[in-house]
Amino acid sequence: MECSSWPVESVCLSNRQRVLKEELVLGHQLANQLGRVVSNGDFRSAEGLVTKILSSFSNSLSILNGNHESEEEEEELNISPIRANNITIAPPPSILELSSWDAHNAVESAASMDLRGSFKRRKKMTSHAWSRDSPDFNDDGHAWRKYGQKQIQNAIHPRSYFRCSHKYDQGCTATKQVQKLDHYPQLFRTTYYGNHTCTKSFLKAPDFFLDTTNATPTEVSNSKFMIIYNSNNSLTKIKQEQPLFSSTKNELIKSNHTTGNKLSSSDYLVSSGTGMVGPSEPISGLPSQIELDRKGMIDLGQRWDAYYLMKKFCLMNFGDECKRTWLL
DNA sequence: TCGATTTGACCGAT
DNA sequence: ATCGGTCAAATCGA
Repeated sequence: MECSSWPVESVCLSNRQRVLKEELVLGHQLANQLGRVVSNGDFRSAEGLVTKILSSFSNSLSILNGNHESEEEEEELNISPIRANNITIAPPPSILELSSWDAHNAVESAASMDLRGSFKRRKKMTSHAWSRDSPDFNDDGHAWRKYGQKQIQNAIHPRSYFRCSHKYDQGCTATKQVQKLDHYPQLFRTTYYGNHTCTKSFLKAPDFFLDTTNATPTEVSNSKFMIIYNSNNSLTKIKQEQPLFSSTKNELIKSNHTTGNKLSSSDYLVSSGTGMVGPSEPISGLPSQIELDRKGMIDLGQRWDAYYLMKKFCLMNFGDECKRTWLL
C-alpha cells in the first residue's frame, strides 16, 4: 500500500491502483510524445507510439476488469510495471501483449489467502515466467507441442499445456500455458515458463502480424506460404500452399504482381495467401527466406523499416483492404 | 506411417 | 482430499 500526502492528504493506493495509475500516466506521456513526433512528421515513430498507447489502455482496462494478479502475488513475483521514464521510439514486441510480468526470484511458498479468506493455490513458478494476451495463441514464432489440457477450477475455459518441440532433441525446457480469458473469450492468455535454449531460440515474438481476426477458421488453418529472396533481397518467387483470403483479393493481386508462380514487380512482398503487398524499394539485410506460419505470422526481427515500407505500400495500393491484413 | 493431439491416469504440492 | 501439471496410450490426420 502506497500513501501520499499530496495532492490529497492520506491517499493510500493499493498495488492495483498504483499499477493502474502508472499505466495511465504512461499513456498520457506517450500521447504527448506522439503529438510531438507527429508535428515533426516522424510517422514511423508515431506508429510505435500509437502501439504503446493502445497497449497502455489495454493494460489499464485489464486491471480495471480484474485481470490483474493479486497484490500478494504481485509483490512476491516482483512485477515490474512499464516504466514511464523509459520510453523508446522502437516499436514494442506487440500491441497484443496486454500484460506481462517478470518472475525472476520467484519465491516458492505456501498457499496464499485472497480477499474472501479462501486459500488459493500458488501458480507454478520456475526461474522465469511472463504472460501475454492475444487473439491468436500461436503467434510467438516457436514450435510447440501440446502435452495436456485441464479444466481449471473457477475458470470457464480449459488450460492447455505446451512444451517446446525441441525438448528431447535439444533439451529445451521452455513451456507455455494457454487459456482463454473468462471475460474476453476472444483473447488467449499465454504464460511462458523458461527461456528457449534450442537452436530456434533466435526467434522472437513476431514483430509483424497479419490480423486474421476476420478470417474464417478454415481460412486461417489453411494458410501457409513462404517468401523467398535472392541474394540481394529482391524477391524471386513465392511458394504458396494454401490461400488465406478470398479469391477476389487473390485475383486482384495476382494480376498485378505475378506470372504463374513468379513475381516480378516488387522487390519485397508479403503474402496474405495469394494476396501480396510490398514496397518497391529493395530492403537490404533481410534473410534469404522468410516463412510465415499457418497463422499468418512473420518475423522481421528488428527490421521496422521493412515493416513500415510494407504497410505504406499496402495502404497505397489497396487502401482499406489493408485493414484486414495489418498488424501491430 | 509417423508426428501431433486428445484425454484419462498419475503424482506432487497444498 | 483437492488441485494443477505432466505422462503416456489411444486416436487423429496429413
